[in-house]
Amino acid sequence: MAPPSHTPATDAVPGDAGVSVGAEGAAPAFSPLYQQIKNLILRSLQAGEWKPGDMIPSEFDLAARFRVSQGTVRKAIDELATDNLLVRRQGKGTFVATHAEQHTQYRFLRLLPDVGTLQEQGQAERRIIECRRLRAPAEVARQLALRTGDAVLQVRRVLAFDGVAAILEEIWLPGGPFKGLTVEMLSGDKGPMYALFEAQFGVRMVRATEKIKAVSADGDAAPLLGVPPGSPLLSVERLAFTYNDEPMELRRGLYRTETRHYRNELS
Amino acid sequence: MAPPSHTPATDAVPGDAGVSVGAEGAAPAFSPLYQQIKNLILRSLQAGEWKPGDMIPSEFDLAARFRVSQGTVRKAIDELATDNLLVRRQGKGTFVATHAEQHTQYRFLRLLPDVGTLQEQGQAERRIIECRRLRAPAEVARQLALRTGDAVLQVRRVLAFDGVAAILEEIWLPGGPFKGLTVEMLSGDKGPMYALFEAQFGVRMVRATEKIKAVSADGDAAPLLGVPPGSPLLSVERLAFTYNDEPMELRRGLYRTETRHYRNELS
DNA sequence: CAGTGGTCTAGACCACACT
DNA sequence: GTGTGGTCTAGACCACTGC
Repeated sequence: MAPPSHTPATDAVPGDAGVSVGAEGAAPAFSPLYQQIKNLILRSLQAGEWKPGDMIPSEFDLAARFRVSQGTVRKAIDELATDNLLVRRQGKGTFVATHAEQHTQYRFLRLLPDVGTLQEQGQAERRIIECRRLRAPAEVARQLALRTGDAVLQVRRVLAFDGVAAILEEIWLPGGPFKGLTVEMLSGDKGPMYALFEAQFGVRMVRATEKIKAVSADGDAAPLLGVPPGSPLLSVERLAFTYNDEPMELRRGLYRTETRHYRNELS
Repeated sequence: MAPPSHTPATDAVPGDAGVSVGAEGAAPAFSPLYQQIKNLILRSLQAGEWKPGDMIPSEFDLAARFRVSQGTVRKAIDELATDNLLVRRQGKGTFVATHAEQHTQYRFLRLLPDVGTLQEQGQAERRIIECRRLRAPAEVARQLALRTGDAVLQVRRVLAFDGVAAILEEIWLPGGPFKGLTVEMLSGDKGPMYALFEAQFGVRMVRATEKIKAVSADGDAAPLLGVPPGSPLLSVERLAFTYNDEPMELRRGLYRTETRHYRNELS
């Protein structure tokens, strides 16, 4: 077959138009073929060629389309699967990951009960406290890669388990991608918030970073969480990203941890 | 070459003695060849055939030894490398991971300064408060998979950055594997504690789980950390495991988070 | 049965490090 | 140059799913 110094064919241009292997003058910028394929697939995902839940073409089809071997496509898909962007199902196909059927109810929530086997402590009850459109404060704008004063949405809500408030959250979303989000959509919805984002706004959260601190409940939070002012709370500031590391959500949570804990796996 | 329904040769027995593919009567228990190879390599690591920092045999050598193809060995090593048990270095070889040269000073510590680029806030100063041998309390025994009353070591210490106390830790170690650990070894040592464990006791920590809560500083912790009683602190309970998911260390830490935060990456 | 992902092989060549 | 890991290929066969 073709020698390794090779250019994957894009769909439109079967000849050779894609990124090349070690071509540019200055930087050698060698990038393995499977990486280039991974990027091509990623671009199709971003462009919406395959929507969440869809089956993507088989490895052989993609190999033919990109004019590489099946093994190379396989390695590209392998990485996308470990990044949780694709899901392989033996005998069926490879699918675009989705929050909808991904019944790990809360994608990024790491709060678990100290005792009791499952998160099956009943569904969390959600109470929206506030949902408004405003201009981004400087710090929020910085983290969401906006300019200070750009339109943002702010949602505040309380999550309760078994009738006991456990989490107070303040969520900031960029106004552009989430134009049209209303309090009705949030309160009427029964699934995870990220499933709503995906279905209604085409925004899929891919990864997130969190900064965790211990703080004291202030006069605002204490009554909402039903704890005395000064009680220790876990402050969790989460920045969630969509494809291409674009920040898309800033979430500031206060967690009660008397009977729950934040679980983390290190390796 | 040989057909896929195949048995990897162990070193000692070139014929066929290892785990077989789908042999046992009841459970089909199909396990891919590369998984079996992975387990064989893992066994060699546990047995100490290759010590931390050593180079292991080349992929071709291992392929010959196990009578499989180089690609199969490669896939086994790939997984061990992503588990941080092995480290590949192109052009040089594959090495057993070690804490010694692994200059990420603190293997599992996720506490970072809020401002300031690096963890280069100067070396942490360590002050041992206590180091004693005692009988395991029930809860400690349970987590370390010992029996209540078994011998354990308890170490309490304070970590300070730039002269300011930041972390109060209580460390529990099983008495057996850590027989001979003295306060002199801990205080005289300048490297990470896990490097000491590895060098002196042959105990390598492979992964860990953490349970995080927000708590109030009590009368014991407050003066040691230099904060008023009742101040919010991050409580981090870490259980660290060696090969084979054997628990080997229980660490209960209290972190000050006024100017630092616990960082986590979610995906 | 056909179609999909999953495993395994054998051999080629590239990139990197040491000597 | 030699030896190592890294990439890529082509083809075989296995395991699972659903028609």
